[in-house]
Amino acid sequence: MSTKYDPTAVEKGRYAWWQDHGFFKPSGDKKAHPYSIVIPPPNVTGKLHLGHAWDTTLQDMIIRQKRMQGYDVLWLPGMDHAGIATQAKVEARLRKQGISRYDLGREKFVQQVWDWKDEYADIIHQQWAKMGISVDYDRERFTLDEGLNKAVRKVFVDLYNKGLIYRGTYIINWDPQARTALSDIEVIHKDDKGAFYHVKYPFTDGTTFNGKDYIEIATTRPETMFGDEAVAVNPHDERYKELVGKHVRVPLVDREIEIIADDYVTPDFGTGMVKITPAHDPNDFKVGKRHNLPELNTMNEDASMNENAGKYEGMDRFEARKAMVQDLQDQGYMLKIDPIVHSVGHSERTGVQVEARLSTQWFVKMKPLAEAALKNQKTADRVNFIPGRFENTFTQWMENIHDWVISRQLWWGHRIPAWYNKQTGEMYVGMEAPKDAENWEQDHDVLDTWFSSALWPFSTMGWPDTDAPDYKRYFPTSTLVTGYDIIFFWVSRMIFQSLEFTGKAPFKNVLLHGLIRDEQGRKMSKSLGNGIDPMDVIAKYGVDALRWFLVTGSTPGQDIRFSYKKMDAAWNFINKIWNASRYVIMNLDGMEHAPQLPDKSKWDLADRWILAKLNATVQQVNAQFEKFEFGEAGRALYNFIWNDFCDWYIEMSKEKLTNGTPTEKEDTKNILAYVLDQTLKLIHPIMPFVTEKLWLSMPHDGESIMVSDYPVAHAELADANAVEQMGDLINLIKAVRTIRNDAGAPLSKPVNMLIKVDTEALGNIFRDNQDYIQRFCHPAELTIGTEVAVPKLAMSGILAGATVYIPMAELVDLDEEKAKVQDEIAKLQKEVERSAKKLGNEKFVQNAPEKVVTDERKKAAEWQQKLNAAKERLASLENA
RNA sequence: GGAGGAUUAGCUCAGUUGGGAGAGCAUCUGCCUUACAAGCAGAGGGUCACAGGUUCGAGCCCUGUAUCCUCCA
Repeated sequence: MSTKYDPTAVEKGRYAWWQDHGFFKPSGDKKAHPYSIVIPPPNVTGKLHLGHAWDTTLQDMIIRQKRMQGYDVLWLPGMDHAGIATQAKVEARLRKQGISRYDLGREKFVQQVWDWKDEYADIIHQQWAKMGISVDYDRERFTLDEGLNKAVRKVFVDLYNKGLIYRGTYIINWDPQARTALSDIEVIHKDDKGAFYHVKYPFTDGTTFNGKDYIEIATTRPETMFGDEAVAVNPHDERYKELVGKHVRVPLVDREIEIIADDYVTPDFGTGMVKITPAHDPNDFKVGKRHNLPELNTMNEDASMNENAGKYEGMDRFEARKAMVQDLQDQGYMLKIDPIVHSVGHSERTGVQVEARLSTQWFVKMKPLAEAALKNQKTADRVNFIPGRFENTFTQWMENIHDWVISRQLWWGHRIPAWYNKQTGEMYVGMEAPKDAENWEQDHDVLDTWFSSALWPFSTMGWPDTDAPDYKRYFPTSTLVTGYDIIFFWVSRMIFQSLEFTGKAPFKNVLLHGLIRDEQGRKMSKSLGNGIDPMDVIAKYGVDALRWFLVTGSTPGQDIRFSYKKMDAAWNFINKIWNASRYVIMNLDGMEHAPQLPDKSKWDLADRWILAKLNATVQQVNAQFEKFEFGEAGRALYNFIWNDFCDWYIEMSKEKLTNGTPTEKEDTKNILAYVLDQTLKLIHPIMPFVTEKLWLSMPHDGESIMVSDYPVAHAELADANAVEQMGDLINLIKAVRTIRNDAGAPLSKPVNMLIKVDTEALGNIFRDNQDYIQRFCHPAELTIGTEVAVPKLAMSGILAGATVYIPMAELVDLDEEKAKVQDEIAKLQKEVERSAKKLGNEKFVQNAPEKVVTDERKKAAEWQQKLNAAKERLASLENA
């Protein structure tokens, strides 16, 4: 074995080996409980990033542990066609060649997208393999699969028939680059610099107001003036009451419009008068409906001005704004321009400014579905959000839900199952085209990607065939793991669709994690160029180190900062495990079978202690995994492996392996191997590769650690006495080390050691463990007793129930030693007082739990005893 | 405007039913001790953002304030 952990060598070939052995497949054991997870399908738009690595690592950990615990585990992989995102990528690639999708036509373009999908699915598969995720590839799904398409059509048709899907003409968010509708949550609001343009709208009937023959309208979007159909004021606004019903002329447009009264207007915002442009603003649209205003669209699909915009026709919206502002100024209509910063919607995908556009689209009527989802949270079938606070996010969104625009004017996606009669225009919605297909034309639009993703937990299991074996066995799924950023997009929608169509919540738990940020805490993004490719990290540190970092780097729901320093620390830990294992394995010559614990009667203090510590760790790790507190589980493992096993037990084992009897040697080897075996199994879900390699390198039963039994706690291993006594021994050794360090006396320098104990019981513990004291402290002479002749010139360490002296006449600076003891007395004095005060408080003794009080009494006694010893020590120094 | 998160050692972060403040990295000192020098041993370092409150007892619970971040409108 190499002296350093080499991830490349460790990982080589292992994934394929696991796969070939079929370990990723469900056991199918009917006696076992099923445990299932569906992967959040990554988009086929590109490679996986660190966020995916995090997401899949969490799932893999859960899955690997459950598999080892004997559950019949299914982890179902798959990918998402990601309609608008993938189409945008392919269009961008074509654009470089000077080709537009319209040049190719729908069929050829879609073929290009499929090619793209194949290319990136390959890359994603390779990345999954690198990450070591134990998914069942035989069940892999794609959101555009035939089976999933059937589910999509079924859901669409059923919702339509129930009146929960409708088609209508409304204002929607429009992406003028992708030329498609967007749902509300696909619009990102960002603060942008803009301006309030104050424009004169002259009266046409000779009215004057405040001595002026015009009113002042402030707008941020002068280019929409061609669609102005009214000016509105608040009906309760006393200032403008007399103006209602008057007419003004829209400058540059020469259309006469009426001043109307509507509650929508906020009197104290701006001038308290707003222009109403029903076809270009959602609020204005509603006002327009109330007042029967025309809806005049003045833009094309690409946000250039259309034929209703007069001489500005053909100009881009922003060009038109510029030109119109200039003309308004030239013609004296512009009163002033106030620069402002305001919130402007941008397309989540293309980044361009979104237009409010009047168009005919398909919608899901959300209210009833949302209500059912909210209601379900009050039943036993509720979804358990982890951390719980995210349920509020879900609830609030569901309570304020708007109807969901599901049609997209794209070519890549599930085509809407609606047909229009070429002659009559009649509409038909159904699973299949009408029989006389030649007379019908299918809707050109496709569905929002999330419409199909929302069905993922059951559509992948064979639904709508409710007799499908996987659906019956593994649905509802156990846990969903995803980022908190897609609670709206995905989690919520899965919940309401699943409730509507299967009658059950799609998963019992949803574990939400945060985002990965860079070292400075910034989001990783292409534009900043601060993204980190997980494959680079894996190449350098190994995937186990990356997984360790991801697991222990943050708490549930919190973001995490990536840094190479943290990766160094992760690597170091694995290197520690590697070397500890190397030590154990090197000493196991001749051992052929999986380690067996020797008879309890043969355990010495160190053995009892390490087994008790191991047992506590097993208990802790199991409990924390159950609560999805993987960071805490990791810390428990880290402390046990490094601070207990490596720092103490391995070092102590050297004593018996060199100086012990043959039986002692054999027993020690078995305990070392047992502890290592259990530890590797415990940590396997987090670091699958290195644990597999090490486990196979030691005596073992079974083919692979990943299908071995996960450790369970054994009550008979707990041993409070051993923990306490070993604590005494450790404190003694540490005190001596401190003295030796302070005195500049390395282990190679022989010194005498005297231990004055308060009780013979403690003295016997030290006597029983003299070999260890010898090994760790190297005393030339060791004296232990309740009465020891305290040397005059010595350094001392005060322990609970004992004081250790090291006589070093030539090294002791009497004044320094006195000062040290005085410091200690001061410290102890404070503790004694604190404790006494607490115990002197009747209310504390009455109200605090009994254990807290007895513990405090114990501590008080210990502090007092230490204080006495320190005072005694000082007195003897004064007399020296 | 509404909701949520963060604020703990120089830095990055833990701290799970309230019961004497922790880790990693960094710093200082000493060690190549035969698993590991990317290691070992030892040490220093914090008014737990601030102000109130509840409690015998608050990093933790309640109220308010400040700063930063995210989401929604």
